[in-house]
Amino acid sequence: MPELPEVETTRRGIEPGLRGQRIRAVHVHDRRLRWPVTPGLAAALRGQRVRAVQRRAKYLLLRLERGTLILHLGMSGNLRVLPRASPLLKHDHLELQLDSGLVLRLNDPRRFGSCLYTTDDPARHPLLRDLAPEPLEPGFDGAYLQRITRQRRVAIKLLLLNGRLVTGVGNIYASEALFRARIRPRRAARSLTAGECARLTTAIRRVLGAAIRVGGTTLRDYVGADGKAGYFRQRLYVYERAGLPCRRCRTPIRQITQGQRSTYYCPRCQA
DNA sequence: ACGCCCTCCTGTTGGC
DNA sequence: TGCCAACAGGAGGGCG
Repeated sequence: MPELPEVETTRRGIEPGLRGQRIRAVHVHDRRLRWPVTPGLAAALRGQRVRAVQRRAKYLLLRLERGTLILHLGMSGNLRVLPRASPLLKHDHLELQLDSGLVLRLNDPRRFGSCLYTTDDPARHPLLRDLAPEPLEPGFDGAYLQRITRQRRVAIKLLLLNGRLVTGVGNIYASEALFRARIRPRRAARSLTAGECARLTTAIRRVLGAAIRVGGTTLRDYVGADGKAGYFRQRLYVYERAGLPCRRCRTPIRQITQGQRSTYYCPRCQA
């Protein structure tokens, strides 16, 4: 579900309720996430204050006094800050109870999400250590994309989903960025010109930024920390628009499969 | 190293 | 209405 804009929206939504708060208790209702939640988690977190809520790629980092809680929402996860008395929903797998009387709840039907605790530098954690640069930070530009694509025969759309090369972009924004950059998703990565690399990095930055500004994209079940849907969906040019007229040229949008996942593009706008 | 395929899991949708 | 297959915002891991 959540790509960078949805994770960032979640971060902004939970931060006010978390920062500075002390964790009074941790309740784990179901340990079976992507990696089993360790039995010692509750004891490790109890009593610690939340110093900051950060994001790295699609991971959320709760910086505590003595360590970091690393959260990932997988395909179907969301985090909400609620009054403690709010009824527990199906698939609410864990919650942090705060001194304020509010709780942070993780709901994740598919359980592809994760919740890990480390007392080391989280940037050196095995799951974070090899991630590509942040796409909204200065290092992510045409020169970077050109450098990582030179020897790669993989389709550019699939390369955008490889978190060691590009982070934050998932299945929706990969198609959307390629449309905005006017590049066919099946093009071999190494065939992109310098100009196309520049266009594509710009398109990625713009589409992610625009999505963040409106709270992300809600297709089915994504909600931000306040329970509200994101409304970038109405600004999508191609994703889930197979057969519908291109919003730019009216040519029907095509849907293809790459790496067992759907890709959408306009056969006329994207050369 | 790279590229491809499979997997984890539940819920929804569409065809028959 | 029921049944069943296909598919869904991710990404680690294993294979050749």
